[in-house]
Amino acid sequence: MRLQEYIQDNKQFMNNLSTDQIKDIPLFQELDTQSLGSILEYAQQRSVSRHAFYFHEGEITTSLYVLIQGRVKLIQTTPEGHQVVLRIAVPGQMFGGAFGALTYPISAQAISDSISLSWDGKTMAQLIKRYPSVALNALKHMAIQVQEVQDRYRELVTERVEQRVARALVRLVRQSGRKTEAGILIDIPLSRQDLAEMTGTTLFSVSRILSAWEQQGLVKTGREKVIITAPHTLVSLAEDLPNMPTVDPLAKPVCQD
Amino acid sequence: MRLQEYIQDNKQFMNNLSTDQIKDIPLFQELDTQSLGSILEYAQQRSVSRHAFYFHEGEITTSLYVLIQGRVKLIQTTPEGHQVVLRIAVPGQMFGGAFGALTYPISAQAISDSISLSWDGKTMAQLIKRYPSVALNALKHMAIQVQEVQDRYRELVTERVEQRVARALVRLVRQSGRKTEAGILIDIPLSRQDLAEMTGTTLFSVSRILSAWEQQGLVKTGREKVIITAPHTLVSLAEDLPNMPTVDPLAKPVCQD
DNA sequence: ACGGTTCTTTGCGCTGGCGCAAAGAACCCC
DNA sequence: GGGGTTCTTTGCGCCAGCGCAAAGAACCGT
Repeated sequence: MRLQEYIQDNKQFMNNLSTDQIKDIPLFQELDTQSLGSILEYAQQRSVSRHAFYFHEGEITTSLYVLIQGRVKLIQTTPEGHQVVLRIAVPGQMFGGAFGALTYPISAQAISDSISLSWDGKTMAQLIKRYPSVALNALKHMAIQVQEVQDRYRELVTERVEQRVARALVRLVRQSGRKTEAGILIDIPLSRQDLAEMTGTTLFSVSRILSAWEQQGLVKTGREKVIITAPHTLVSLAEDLPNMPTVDPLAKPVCQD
Repeated sequence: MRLQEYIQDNKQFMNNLSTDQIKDIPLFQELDTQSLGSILEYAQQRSVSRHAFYFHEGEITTSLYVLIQGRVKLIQTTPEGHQVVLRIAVPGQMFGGAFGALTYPISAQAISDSISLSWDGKTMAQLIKRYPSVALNALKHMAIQVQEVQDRYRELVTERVEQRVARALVRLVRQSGRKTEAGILIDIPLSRQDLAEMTGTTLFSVSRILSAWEQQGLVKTGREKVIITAPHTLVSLAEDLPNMPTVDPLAKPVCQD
């Protein structure tokens, strides 16, 4: 199979990449193996280790990245130093080079040691012209991005802090959850501060909420670690469902906590 | 000129459209007149009058729209009925048919009588394949969308209500401001409720803030009407500058259409 | 083991802005 | 012009969540 050959032929370059990792990238769906191989020839590989940055907000845009391994935190920082986490990219997702933007509107920081492929803007524009599927895939990705940010915007306006933290945890479980005997572990280093920046609140509020949940037996927490022991209940907190599904749903006052 | 001919030939169909309106649409930049004409042949025209909807959140996605005339409010509604305004589209912008999404993630309501062109998803996908410039333009547009909603997300987290209202007004001035002798009028019907939904607060808070500003002589307000009399000061409120600078660095384009 | 660093918890005080109610003002349509 | 509707203002009470401080806990390098 040609793709595999390509990757093997470029071992010194694509050393950590597997065929499957490449083939499953959403941006490259609907492409035949040959086209994919051709696109990969233009790719640069870049490894960024934990805490280091791919780029900073305001720097001149150079590249579009596709994350292959690890986790990358996409953040904005206010002049006063307040940080806001916009999303956490997982393997397969693209980030960076917002098409046409002169400077990066956000910063990208590796949460864990990471590997990405990248293409500079000009190259990517040509690839898009040559392979229209790439354009459609990119558009689909962007549409999902817009929708997700919009959803989080709405949550910020309409939901309480506790609910937003629950939602953030549920998302993280879906993205980076790993089953352990103690419960579902969120498999990235995750401080209270991080959770606060993801939910638009403060470290203190998150700490209080997690403490309360721990007392209720919903989670087990540690330093930069969260294990969800009652995912079901957490989801109903996130969705603001009537708390206990065991009792009769009759005459249940909605807003009470 | 061919485009003009086309529009004239299709008068019954493109009755309200001028050549310039079409040529300036960002989605169709970099296209030669012939291609543009060809794309327009596939377009449907749709008029939606004030308060009516193009589509509702959750409906099956059918079309991608490009607004030609009027203003369209893009909103989300929570199960409890709380509304959130995500953005207000102005002529030239696209909305709707998020590429690949099965259902509309938002609702689109005309603020004033409006006209749009539309293409169904399949047609648009084909056009994108045939005219790669369209893909790049669409990507650029989506990138801007992501960035703008991210910015507003950050504002929501880091800024006070007053500052956010100031920002919203500044944006509206840029988008829909019209010079009058009383000051810069925001040329769309704009209730306190609308402003609240645009800034993630309540009608009451907006009312109080506008009242205070009116006393300070920054604005003049009326029923669903805001006139900015001291744009300079409003900008410094929006940017949270210590005090109003003495120079006039604004010089922002006040568009009228 | 030790000292320093980073992360977390918890108590306490406080306030920005929400929620509601009720009245007032502008508008619309018979 | 009158009656209804919609939009706006304003007073008052109140509390979710912030801010800070200070102490505790986990981790790290040497």
